Amino acid sequence: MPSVKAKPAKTAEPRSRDADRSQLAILLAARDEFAQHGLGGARVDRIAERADVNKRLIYYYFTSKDELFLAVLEQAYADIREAENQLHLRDMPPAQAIQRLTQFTWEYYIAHPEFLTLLNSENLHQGRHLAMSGRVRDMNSPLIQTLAEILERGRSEGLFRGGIDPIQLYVSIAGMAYFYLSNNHTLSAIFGRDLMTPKARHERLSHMCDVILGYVLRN
Amino acid sequence: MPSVKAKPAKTAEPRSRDADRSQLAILLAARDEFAQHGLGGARVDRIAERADVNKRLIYYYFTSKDELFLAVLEQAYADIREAENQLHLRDMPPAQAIQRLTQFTWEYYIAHPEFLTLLNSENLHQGRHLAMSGRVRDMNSPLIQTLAEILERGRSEGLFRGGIDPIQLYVSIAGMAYFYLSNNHTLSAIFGRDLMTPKARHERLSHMCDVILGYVLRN
Amino acid sequence: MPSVKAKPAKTAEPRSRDADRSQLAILLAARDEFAQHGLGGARVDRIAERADVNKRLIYYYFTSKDELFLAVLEQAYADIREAENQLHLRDMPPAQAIQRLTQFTWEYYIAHPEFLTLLNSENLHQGRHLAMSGRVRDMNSPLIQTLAEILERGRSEGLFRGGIDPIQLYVSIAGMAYFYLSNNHTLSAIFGRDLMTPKARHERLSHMCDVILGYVLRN
Amino acid sequence: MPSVKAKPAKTAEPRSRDADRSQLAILLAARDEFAQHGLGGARVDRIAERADVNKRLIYYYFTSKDELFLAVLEQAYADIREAENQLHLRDMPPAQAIQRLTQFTWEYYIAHPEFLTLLNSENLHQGRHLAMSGRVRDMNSPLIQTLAEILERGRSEGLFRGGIDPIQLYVSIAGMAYFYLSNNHTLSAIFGRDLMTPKARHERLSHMCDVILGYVLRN
DNA sequence: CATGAATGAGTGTTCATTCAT
DNA sequence: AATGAATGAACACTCATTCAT
Repeated sequence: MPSVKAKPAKTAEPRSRDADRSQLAILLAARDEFAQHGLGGARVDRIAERADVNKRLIYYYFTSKDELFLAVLEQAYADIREAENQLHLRDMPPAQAIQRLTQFTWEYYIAHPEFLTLLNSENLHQGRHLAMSGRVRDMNSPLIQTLAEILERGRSEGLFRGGIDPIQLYVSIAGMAYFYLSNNHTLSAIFGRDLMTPKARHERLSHMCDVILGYVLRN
Repeated sequence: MPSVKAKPAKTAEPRSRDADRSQLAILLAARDEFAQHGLGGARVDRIAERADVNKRLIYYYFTSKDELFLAVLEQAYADIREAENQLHLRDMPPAQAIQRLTQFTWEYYIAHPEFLTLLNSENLHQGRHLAMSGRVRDMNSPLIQTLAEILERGRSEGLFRGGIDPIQLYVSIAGMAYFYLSNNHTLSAIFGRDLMTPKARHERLSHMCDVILGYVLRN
Repeated sequence: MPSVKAKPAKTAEPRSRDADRSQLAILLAARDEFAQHGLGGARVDRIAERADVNKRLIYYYFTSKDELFLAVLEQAYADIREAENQLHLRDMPPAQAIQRLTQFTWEYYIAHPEFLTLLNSENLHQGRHLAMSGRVRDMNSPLIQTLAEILERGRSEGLFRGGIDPIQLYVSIAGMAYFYLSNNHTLSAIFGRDLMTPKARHERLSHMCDVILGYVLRN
Repeated sequence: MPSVKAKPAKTAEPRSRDADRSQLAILLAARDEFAQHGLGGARVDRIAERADVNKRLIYYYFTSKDELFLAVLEQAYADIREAENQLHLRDMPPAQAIQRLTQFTWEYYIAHPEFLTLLNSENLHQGRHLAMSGRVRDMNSPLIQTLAEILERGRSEGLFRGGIDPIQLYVSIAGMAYFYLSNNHTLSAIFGRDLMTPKARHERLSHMCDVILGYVLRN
């Protein structure tokens, strides 16, 4: 069975002469650093340390901190899209599909907290990195198309109410999850209650499903 | 021998009005700067410029950048609480109160975009400023109490479903507004559609009310 | 007897709380550093060291390396103009005035080798600093005007030939001195002869006077 | 089976013509880069780009930036010497030879502005590259010898004044041209007059000839 | 109450150069 | 003969903060 990698599988590779590996290490380290400190608070030095590469190499491959941030952002979008594609919502009954999407969104955000802070950073900077991205169009989530189809199916089956904008619905699902998780610290402080206990998390998901289905379902 | 200082030597004043004026100017300037650039990206120099005061004065009154940030944060919470108190939701029929709250949240966030970014910054820093605040407890929104009463009233009148957690509901309302507005730039880029036109804003509020009332109302 | 300085003559001044002194120290240190290494080769760190001030202070007063260079350049021009003004060429007989100017130019360049390298740097950068200077116009050497008058006087007295452009003449005098001194190293290497011995210097000045007077004088 | 390589497989060639080509490309690119930015401001990366070769190749052939600069410098001297040799001043009447030399110097500097900046750079660095050159001696311009002969011929014919040092004369001719051209930017700024118009250039050459011949010729 | 002067520790970025093939 | 990957030392410039009055 042949290796998938294009690179010849040399025995005993020199530890650090691997362009792909270096690039990936930088990307992952940068993702974590940007997620933890935001774009402004992230330190290129720290990224180099995390990735265990020479700082200069970051510039060799990514030109600047901003371009590195963009690369991280694009990767983050590529990742969530990939995960969405694995859901196969089209193969489910409409109500189940909506519930599955809600659950997925919730769980993906929990598993990938960096996604939330990366988006926050990009929005703080008014989306100027994404605006310069050649790959933004590819990010146009096909999920919206899928969601539209599910809503239409639900409606024609008499289950769902009509006139639901899939984008509005998607933003609502995401928003309910996002706000709770992204603002967890301030909310916990103000309400004086830990929002991240397993129980609290379970209740949140449950609530979200109730709200979304309560809205979508006829009656 | 009279004082050389230009400032009028008022006889009995609670220790200079200039002090208050400078302090307020700094606070407002800081709010804008932090909102625009985040905590990490904000520059003390720029705040001094915006407030038209000597940079040293900022330290004189607020000790450090972090304490200034906290002061801004506390002010932001005080402001929204003040606004919430003006709503008099208790005086309305339950369904109307819920709708009014939804609308208020939406409109307040639009009128005070700085509130969103300030919260984002604080959460990026894991709520550590709020944690040091002596006034957090005061921020425990009485709105939750009010909301609980409204929900109970609606339930006892047979209008609302039972078992609704007011905190969950509040977070959902806020989240649907917050996410749309705070992530406006990335969402607009990805969906290729301007989410901030008057029409789009109107539709969003309408959708939010539908979702929330669809959930709250029995049937 | 009152102090000329505007600043009150405090006894026991704190060693380093003197804005003027710091600024001047920076300017002098920068002049030497730029002269020695050129604009590109000059190091801000080294300037700070030479001036014995904190590096940050350089930016505090001069904003950037380029603006500092401009300040140095402007000072250099101000200095030579000041020296030219002391010559009182107008009070001399024409031939003597020309000779005096030649000698002055020669000696000023020798005493101020930094002037030559500063000009070389500025010209390497195509005069872009001077182009941004608000004070360029003030640098329009009144010497040219004086020279024109001297030439006219000499001509009307029947001593000088007519039709001499004072700018051309000035550039020739300066050029003969400048090239010899500025390119001293390459010339010495190529001709295999030290051009900077007292004797060689004396001969050069003598030659220059011969050439210039040989040209200017009728016959 | 023929070689795939585009390069013709010459049988007996002194080890590849590509090598020479790359070396020359580097040399020319370096000359332009050094001329434009000076030694300190020149970038090895940019030279590689200009020459369209891998940066590493520059080190392969020239060892270091400084040695490359020296190579460029030596080439520049070789070039001007070659051009001087084409003048055949010896075959002309003395006065014409002097005039021809003046004109040649002027025109060569205009056609080769890089020569001026290269020399400036080398002198800024106190001639330390040339000092290390094994070929400096070859640069000892035979022109000086020629010039001496011309001056002697002119003197013995009763045309020229005696006692003229050919080196002094050469430096004066070169200096009058060099200063005008090399310092063109600062001079233009200060005199507020474009020194590089065709008319201005013509006048300069004319003036130079007047000065030099006015000096050299008896009377 | 207010401020101009000053600073140590960093900040993203650059540069000539070397490594390994 | 040629090259993509990698690096240490710098570099211009910045920042929150303190000094001294």
